[in-house]
Amino acid sequence: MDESKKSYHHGDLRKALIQEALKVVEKEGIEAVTMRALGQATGVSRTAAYRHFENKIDLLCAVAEEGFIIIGERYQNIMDQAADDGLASLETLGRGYVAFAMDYPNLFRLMFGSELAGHARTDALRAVVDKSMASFVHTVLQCQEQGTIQQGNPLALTSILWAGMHGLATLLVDGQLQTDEQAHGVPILTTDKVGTTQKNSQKVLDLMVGAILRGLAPTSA
Amino acid sequence: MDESKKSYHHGDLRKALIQEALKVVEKEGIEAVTMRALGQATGVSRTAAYRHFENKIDLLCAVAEEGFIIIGERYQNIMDQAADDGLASLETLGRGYVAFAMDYPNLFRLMFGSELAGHARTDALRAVVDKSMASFVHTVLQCQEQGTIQQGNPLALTSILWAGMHGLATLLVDGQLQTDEQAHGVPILTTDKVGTTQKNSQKVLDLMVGAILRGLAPTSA
DNA sequence: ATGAGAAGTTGGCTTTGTCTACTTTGCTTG
DNA sequence: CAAGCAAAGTAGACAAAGCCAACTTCTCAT
Repeated sequence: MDESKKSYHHGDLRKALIQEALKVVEKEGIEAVTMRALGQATGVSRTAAYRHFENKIDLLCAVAEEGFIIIGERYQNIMDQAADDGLASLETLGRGYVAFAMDYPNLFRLMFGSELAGHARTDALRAVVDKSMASFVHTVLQCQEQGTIQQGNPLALTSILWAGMHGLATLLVDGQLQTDEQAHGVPILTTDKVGTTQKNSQKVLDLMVGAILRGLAPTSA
Repeated sequence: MDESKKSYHHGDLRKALIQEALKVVEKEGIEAVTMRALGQATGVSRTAAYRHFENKIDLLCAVAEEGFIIIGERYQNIMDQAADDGLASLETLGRGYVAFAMDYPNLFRLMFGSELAGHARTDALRAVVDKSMASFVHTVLQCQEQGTIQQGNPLALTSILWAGMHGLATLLVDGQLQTDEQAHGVPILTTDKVGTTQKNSQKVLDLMVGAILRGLAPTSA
């Protein structure tokens, strides 16, 4: 089982292809992923990938899957700590969602963008998606028990929370939330650049988390 | 200026191409748009489009622009009515955003998806985006004056509102909010299919609008 | 009327996904 | 241990699609 065996058969081409694709997605964008280049980068021929994936979509599904696994691990870590305060966990989960998007913008795009939407997803992909969502649902339930979130269908409430975070993440990743200096003289939000920028997006994130959690709080009256 | 002049020169190819592309986007998806087919459908040759658009991205930008014009018109209609109650307007705007996404799912994807993200947007596109956003900002300001929304940077608050609606719209359009019968026995939300489905997504929309507006309400204490 | 430039055409190049038929290799089974 | 079979990999080819270049046809302003 030598690592450097350059024989006819690659050790684990499937995994190698996914890793390479993952790298390309983040560094050069989803569009830059080509079956041929993937083959070349992993030292095999252009069509070798077809022995492991039905087609390109199938391969991209596997890459997206990897993304959900990463998210899932992050969520697991969050759940492992501070298991007593549900609301705090929920806030951390929400922030973690946006943080993931900022850490892996292109991967995030792949996971939720229109490249895969419409196409039939792999069962494996569906599974990891459900698994990562489970943390949210579980924590919402916990909050309901602790009376920090209103009663009602926990899945619906989770959807609200998810949608809010997802919207913010999406707009941030796509650079659609920008400085509106030209419009009102008030810099508000921007993904690109640095410094104050970072602070601004952080501020909007704070606002968002606060608003959503306040919006889902028990109706006091 | 006869309509049926099949001469060498097309009347207004640029507009015809955009309209055709718009049709294809909605009926067959963004991927189905090809320069060649567009030419054929409008009765010109494969490369005629390049006399009016630098490249495919440029053309798609023009299509997206059309989408923002439609949204802008809808917003204008909303603003024209019920101009006195800011909060009601805001709610209607939010619902209108999601409604638009459901009415033109593929166009919505084009407008906000990753096809155009990253690529330089046309100035014209940027302009209509800003214009459509202005309705939101204006209404948020109105609400702040009427004391129905908390004080603070109106652009930031608008971002929150927008992000919430955008997240919901995105997830709905991509069919990512589904019945989770398998997970918890409680059907929650689904885009596909009919009937109860529609009701469910309506219910989540209600929840979302309520939660966001409550979350942005003035801090009573 | 005329010539410049806009609008449109054909041919061709390149990239990329993917099919088909072939080869190589490792593992299993008699 | 030989035989062979299936898995893994390869080369060739084809079609779709973006887009460049060189050419043609019109329209319109001077």
